[in-house]
Amino acid sequence: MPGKTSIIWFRKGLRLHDNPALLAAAADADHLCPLFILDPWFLKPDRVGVNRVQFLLESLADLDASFRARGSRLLVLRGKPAEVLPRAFKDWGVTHLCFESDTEPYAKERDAAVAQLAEAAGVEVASPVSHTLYDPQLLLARNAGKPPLTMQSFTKLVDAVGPPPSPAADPPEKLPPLPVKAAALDAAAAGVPTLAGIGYPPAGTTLFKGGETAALARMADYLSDKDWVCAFEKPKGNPAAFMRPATTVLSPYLKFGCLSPRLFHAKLQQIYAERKGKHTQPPVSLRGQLLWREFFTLCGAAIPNFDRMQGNPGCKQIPWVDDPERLQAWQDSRTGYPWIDAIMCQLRQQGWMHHLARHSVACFLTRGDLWCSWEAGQAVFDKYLIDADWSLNAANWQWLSASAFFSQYFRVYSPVTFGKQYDKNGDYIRHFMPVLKDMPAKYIYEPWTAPLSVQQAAGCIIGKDYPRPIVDHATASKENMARMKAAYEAAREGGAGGGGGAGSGGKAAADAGGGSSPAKRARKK
DNA sequence: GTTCTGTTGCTGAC
DNA sequence: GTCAGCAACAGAAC
Repeated sequence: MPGKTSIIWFRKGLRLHDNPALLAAAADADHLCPLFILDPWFLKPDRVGVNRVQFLLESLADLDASFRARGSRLLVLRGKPAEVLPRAFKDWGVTHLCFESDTEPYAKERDAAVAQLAEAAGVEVASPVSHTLYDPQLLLARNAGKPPLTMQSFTKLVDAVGPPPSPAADPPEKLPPLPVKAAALDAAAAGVPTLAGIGYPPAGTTLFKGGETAALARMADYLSDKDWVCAFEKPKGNPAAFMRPATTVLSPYLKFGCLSPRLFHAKLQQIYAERKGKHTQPPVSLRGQLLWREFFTLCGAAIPNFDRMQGNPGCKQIPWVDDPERLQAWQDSRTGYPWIDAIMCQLRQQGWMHHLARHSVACFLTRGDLWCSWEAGQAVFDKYLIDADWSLNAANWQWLSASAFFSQYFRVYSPVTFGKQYDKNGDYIRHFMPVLKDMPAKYIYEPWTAPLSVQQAAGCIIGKDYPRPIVDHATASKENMARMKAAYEAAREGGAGGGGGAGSGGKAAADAGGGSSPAKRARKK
C-alpha cells in the first residue's frame, strides 16, 4: 500500500490554529506539502489594491514561518490552480488534497474543477468548513433551503441550531516533511514573493499587518479588556476615531482566515459566561458582529447573482445612473464634502474605515446624493479594503442603498452633520485631508460657507485648493428620496424584487389605490 | 388583514 | 440631552 502524500491547499484560512483541513492532510501522512497558489485571477493591480496584497503576502510569510518552526515550509506557486495542481499531483506523487470549503462563486467553480481533476488523478479530496461558524449548507437545510431575510430570523435560526463546533485541535509540533521534489524548489521558484515581484508598488500604506501571529495578538489585546468586550455596542462606536479605532479591526484577519471565527466566538462566550449574562447581545454585541458575517455569508452562498442588481432576486431594481465623473470624484476624495472625502482617503490609505464611515460614503454615493449604482461602489471597496469580503461587501452595499435587507430609504445620512456629532473639531478631516487642516472648526464640515478671508487665512480657497460641493445635499437627497419612492412603487406593481431584466421600466402610478389604512401610531423609540 | 419592529437619520423646539 | 415630527418601508408575528 503506497504511503500518504498530501497537499494542504491554502486560499483563505491562512492559519495553523483551528484548521481541520490541515489536520486531515497531516494525519498519518508520510509527506505533507503546504501550498498557496498565487492565482492571476486575484492579482490585478487595477482591481486589487496594494494594501490588501501586502496584507496577503505578510500573512503568507507568517504562515511560512509557522511551518518552518514545525519542520516544514509553505510553498507559493503561481498560476491557475486548475493547471498548477494537476502538475503537482503528478510530480509529487500526491494521494490526498485538503482545502477549506469556500462558498464564493469563483471559488465554488474553481474548486469543483479542481476536485474533478483530482478525481481523475486518483487523488482523494477533503474540504471541511472552517471559514464560518456554521456550515452554510446546514443552516440552509434547517431553514427550508432559503436564507433568512432579517437578522432577527437569522439569529433565531442559529439559536435553534445550537452552538457552533468548537475550534479544532492545534496541529502537531512536528509536521511531515515535504515530498522530495517539492523540497527541492528554491525561494525563487516557490517562496513568498515581494510586492514588486508580482507587479505592485514596493510597499502599501496600511497600518495593519497581516498574519496569524498579528491576528492572535490583536484578538488577545482587545479581549483583555473584558468590560469593553461586554459593553460593546456597534452602533455606538465613533467612526471618526482613527488613532485607536472603535472596533477590533479583526475583519481583515477573519477575511483571510488568519483568525478563526470559531476561536473568536469561543473566547467571547468564555468572557460572557464569566459575566453571567451581563453583556450586550446580538445584533449589536461583538458576538453579534460574527453573526452578521455569518448571515451575509449565507446570503451570498444562497442568493444568485448576489453581487449584482440584475438577476438578483433579493435586490430591488433601481434605475441608478451611470455617471463616471461623479463616481471618480467620490473615489478620489473630490466631492467637496470633507467628511466624505476624508473617509475615502482613509480607505485608499489604510484599506480600512469604521463601519459607520462606510455607511456615510455608501449612502452618499447611492440613494443619498450621487445616485450612482451600488455595484460601482462595491467595486471600489473591493479594490481598496484590506478586509474586502465578497459576500459582506455585496450585502452591505445592498443594505445601504436600500436595495435589500433595509428599506427605510427616507433615513439619509447627512454628509455634514453625521460626522460632526462625533468629531466637532474635525480632527479626522484634518488628518486625512491636510488641505483643510487650518480651516476653523466652525466651517470644516462645510468649508464653502466660510468667508473668503477665512479661506485665505486657512490657506484653502474653495473652488481652487478644495472643490465646491459636487451636489447640494438638501436638493439631491430630496430628489433621490422621490426616485426611491418611485422605484419601490414600481417594484410593488411589477411583483417584488424582480430577478430578470425587467429593470425599472414600470412607472410609478401616482396612487395605485393601495390605500394602506391610515396607520396612526405613536411610536416611541 | 393589523401591529410591531428594525444594529447605527435629521431637524428643530424645548 | 430629549423628543416629536418628518414621510413612511417591509418582514414577521399575530
